Amino acid sequence: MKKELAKNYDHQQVEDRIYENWLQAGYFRANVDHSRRPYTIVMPPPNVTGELHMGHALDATIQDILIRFKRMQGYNALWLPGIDHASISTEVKVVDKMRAEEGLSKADVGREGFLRRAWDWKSTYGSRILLQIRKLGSSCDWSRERFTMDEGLSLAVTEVFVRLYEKGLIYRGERLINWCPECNTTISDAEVEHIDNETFLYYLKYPVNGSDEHIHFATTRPETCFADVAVAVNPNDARLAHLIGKTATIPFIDRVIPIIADEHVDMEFGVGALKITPGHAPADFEIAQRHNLPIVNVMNDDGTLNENNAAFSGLDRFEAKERIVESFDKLGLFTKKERIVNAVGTHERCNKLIEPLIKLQWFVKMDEMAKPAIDAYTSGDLSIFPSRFGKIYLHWLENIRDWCISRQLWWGHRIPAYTCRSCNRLMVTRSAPSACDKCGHTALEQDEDCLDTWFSSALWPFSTLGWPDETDDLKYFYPTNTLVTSYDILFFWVVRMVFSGLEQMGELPFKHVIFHGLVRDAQGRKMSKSLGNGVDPLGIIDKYGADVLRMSIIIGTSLEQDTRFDQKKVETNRTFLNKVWNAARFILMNIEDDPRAVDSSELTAADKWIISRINAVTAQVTANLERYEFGLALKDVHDFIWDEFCDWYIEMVKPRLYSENDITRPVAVHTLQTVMIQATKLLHPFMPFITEEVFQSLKNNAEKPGIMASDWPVFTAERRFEREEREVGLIKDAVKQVRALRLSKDVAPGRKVSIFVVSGKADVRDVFENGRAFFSSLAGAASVSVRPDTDGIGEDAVSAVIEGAVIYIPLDELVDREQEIARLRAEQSKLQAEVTRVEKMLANERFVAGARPEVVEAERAKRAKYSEMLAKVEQELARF
RNA sequence: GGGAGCUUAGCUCAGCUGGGAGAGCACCUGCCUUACAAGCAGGGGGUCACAGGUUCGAGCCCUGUAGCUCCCACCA
Repeated sequence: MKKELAKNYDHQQVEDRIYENWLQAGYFRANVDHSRRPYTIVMPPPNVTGELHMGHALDATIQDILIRFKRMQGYNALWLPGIDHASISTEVKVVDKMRAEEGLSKADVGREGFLRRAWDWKSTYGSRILLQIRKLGSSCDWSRERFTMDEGLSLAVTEVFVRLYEKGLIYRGERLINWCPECNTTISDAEVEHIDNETFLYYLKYPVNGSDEHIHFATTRPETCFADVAVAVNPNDARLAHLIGKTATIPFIDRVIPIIADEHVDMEFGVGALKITPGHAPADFEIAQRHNLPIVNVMNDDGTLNENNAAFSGLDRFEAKERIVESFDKLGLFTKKERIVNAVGTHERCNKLIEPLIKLQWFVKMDEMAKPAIDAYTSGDLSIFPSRFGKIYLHWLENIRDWCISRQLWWGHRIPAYTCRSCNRLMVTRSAPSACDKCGHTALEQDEDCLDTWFSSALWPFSTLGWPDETDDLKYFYPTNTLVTSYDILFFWVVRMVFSGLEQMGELPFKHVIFHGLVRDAQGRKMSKSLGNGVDPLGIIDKYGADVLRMSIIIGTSLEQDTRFDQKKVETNRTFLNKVWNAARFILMNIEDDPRAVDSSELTAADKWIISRINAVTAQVTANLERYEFGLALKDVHDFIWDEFCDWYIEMVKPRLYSENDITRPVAVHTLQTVMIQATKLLHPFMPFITEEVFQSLKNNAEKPGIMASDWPVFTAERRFEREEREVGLIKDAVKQVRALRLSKDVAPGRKVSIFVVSGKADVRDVFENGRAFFSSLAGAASVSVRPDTDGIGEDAVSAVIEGAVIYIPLDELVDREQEIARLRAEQSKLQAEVTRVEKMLANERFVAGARPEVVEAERAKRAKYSEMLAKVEQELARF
């Protein structure tokens, strides 16, 4: 029974069915098997609150390409999926929902009530995005799905916290932290986004004690004046040197503060004096430490001024700014204000201004842990693609500061620290202690705070494999091979996984890091909710299929650049699916019910040519995948299938297929089938669904039951046929020349012409004799005469020169002498230019001596070829 | 303030270790040729941002300039 395919490929009735089959067959599962080498990728866990967007689609597609490629190469490939609890994002969403639906706040429901609602949220939305990722065709091992707040992973978090605390790498201390008054929590430096802010620079002054003078200074933050503990000037500043050592008084609160000297002060800026506000500015904090100055806090957590602000207490920070300046002005202590643009810190999540505040928080000490992470990269153990991100990685680590990990949130891993109510002893333990280990008191209080989400994500490559238990999975699959992610979480995640893996496992979490760019809209803008320019991957999948989506974000792109996503590209790319589909359909139509066995000795030149080509393309695709050049690899397969296989090979074999008696028909069908299957395998990592469907219809019994179980094709020297590549290349040249001639002469496409191939070379004549059938068909010839001379070819023939031969087409009335001469002249000058160029190069001794031998040889071959062709063209010219 | 990337056809972008400028889209011409009109055949179109340099030879390497984009940053 002959199989048949529908005329058009319909992804709708293919993709879900195939995915289900794969799941059933267990192709995605990876289990410890010491007879095979593992290849592991852990999926960057999407947020539990997330919806699939183009960034995820690109991320997952690249990972799936790698996993499928490696799986076919015989690796025991594990792609481990999971979800991140996304502490702050989720908490905010749950809070919003609670307020909207129940009219309740966190305070109303309390910690437990809140967490119950958050877990409900998680169970509702938790796996939604992973279900969406399945629609892409992602071949993850779903039996291993993990969540960062799973019991096991939480255990890992506590274990790491305790270990680091015991080693002194986690500490609690009062430091200046970034406070988000909007989200009511501290955030890490990495979460602060600096943006340019247009504001005013205010010129204020404090009276200097024991003199009539004032000390002027410029500030953008008058609202923190009552937190000032000094005014600093540059020690080299002659204008102000006489004030150093004196004191000034802050009005309204009458605090006496010293005027100090510090190199940090920029003499050029403002009036060359800087108010020192260690409680509210990082730079000032450091200066204050250098000079042993006290710290004053004037702000509440909600951004209002606290009781240290005399009459201004209780005002919001923005209102206070204006009011304080007005009051200074009334005292004659305000001179002017001018417009200025300066960088301010905002919270990257809510975009609100962050407030530097002094708070008692938990920190990870970074200097010691950064070193091994730096070494891992500089020693070459860790490779980063594209390489320029390596420099960014290094720079960040070399300038890293301690990581503030405590958050004033409830959704997350609670800090395993307990304080004795009686003696205030602080204990950090794996499980809640029943009594104080110092005074024995049993009234203990656990720290209220949660850990930064990234603290648990940092452990992802090993916590998901069972750590802290020494599981077989962990021993076998760790370290993972490749991490694929977007460059915008280099600092948040990648760096932290590296130092965490090195610290806890003593081994890098992965060997290669691949950063891909952002997916932008057709105009190159970042896709964002506020712009409303996001493209929904699910919509694209629904309309065009996952294969087309995958293709559209991979082809013609490289890791180096952000990529633009244009719907028009999708429309174009779907035609490729149709091409693949129809090629398969064509082959199926020609497969005999009961084909006879064919022998490789039956292969014609055309067959050997296409076999040689797929062989070469196999090597190319493999090499490009291995260097993470996904766009090039896909282009390789795409071009092979469309240009070489469909446009040339299929057309070449048609005469053999259509003639029942052609003894080379079976070998043509066999070649069509095997080459197409091989191309399908090469295409599979990129476009898994259609390739499986095509494979299923084309495969014979020698093939594995599914393409996913198939072996990745390999290049072999035996299937390289250089001579046939040359020969078929020659015929292709002739065909192109004839087609161009026909069109330029307005020969009706249906009209068959007589073609003469004239060559004095017996081997060239042999090539055309052997390829006569397909040459004739491709060129639209009524007859092809291959001969050593021009005898019998009339004056009325147009001609074209190819390497080693001249093609003549007698066209009677269509031949225009003038036109022919013009055409040949153009050809002549083109060839002449080439010959001149090559001869000049070869005449240059330094080129012949200096260039690589194969390059020189290639130029010599060109000289011979073009000279010969030039002579022929001139000979043709002489005819007219 | 420091650093990175980009600038190639009208548009979007490839171009591997330096060796005769490419693709897709768009445009023009001709074709409903029995796998595919979501197709086939043919064609036009580029001082590879600019200026120097290295080299027998530069889109590719070096230096500088300009424009655009991004990252980092304790300029108050």
